[in-house]
Amino acid sequence: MSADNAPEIVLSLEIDDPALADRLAALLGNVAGLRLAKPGEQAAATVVARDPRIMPEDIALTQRELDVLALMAEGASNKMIARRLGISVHTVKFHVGSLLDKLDATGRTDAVAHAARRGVIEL
Amino acid sequence: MSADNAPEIVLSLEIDDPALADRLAALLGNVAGLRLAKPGEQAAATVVARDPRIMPEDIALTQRELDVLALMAEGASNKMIARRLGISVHTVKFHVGSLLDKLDATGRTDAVAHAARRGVIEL
DNA sequence: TCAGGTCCTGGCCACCCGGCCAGTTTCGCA
DNA sequence: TGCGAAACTGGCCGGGTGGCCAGGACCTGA
Repeated sequence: MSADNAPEIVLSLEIDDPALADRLAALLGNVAGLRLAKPGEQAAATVVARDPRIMPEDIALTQRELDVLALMAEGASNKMIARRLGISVHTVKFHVGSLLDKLDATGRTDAVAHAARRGVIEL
Repeated sequence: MSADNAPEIVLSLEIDDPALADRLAALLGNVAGLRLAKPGEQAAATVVARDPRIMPEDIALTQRELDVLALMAEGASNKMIARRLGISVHTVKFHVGSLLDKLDATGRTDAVAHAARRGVIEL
């Protein structure tokens, strides 16, 4: 432990782009109070690449579709979603259908995976 | 843009812990060649918290279960999984059942979400 | 040798899912 | 004053899903 009350923050890097990784490592390596993690070491935080191509533009989902999507991601069935949102199963299926369409998915599992991939929802 | 040939790297922070976020922001804000993203701004990389509680110990999944899980995450139906793995639909359902059990999930969508959450699979 | 785990397969069945058709209301925008 | 988008509801139906039963083959370690 260091003498002062602020211990080092350990940062790990997860950057695919070698050039960016090098520059970040060089910059961050010289910051006092901050240290880059050794391989395998547990880090307090991680720097990950923000890949711009993931979100060309966010998919236009309505509020209701987002509600349904969130519950789908929790494994809720159409019936459970209907109960929670206070709407009929038919309406849920309507929204699910729109989601499958907009997310280009073949089923609800695929829809949740796609949405998570492009950051529409957080797992 | 700056005079030299190395443009600033824009970093965004996604840290729940306010103390850690503050310290990181203070440290990173003073690094030459690096800048923190303004709200809504597109960043080249993101600093995220490394949450240790995510993997207490990995769930013991057999190789076959991992095969099935990976295909499930792609939205494949039992029939498609069966064709791809060269086994019967019954066997797929058997493995899916084991996965639901081990992952404590109520359905295949929930199973994929759980698996992704604890890092068993990558979306 | 024998128990236990993994992997595989089959049948049966209630239920769920997704796609199709149809319709209504409400709201904001042109 | 339309007109479209969003939200909501209904019926119908083929196919998918998950839970239950049963069995056999293979390998490993006790």
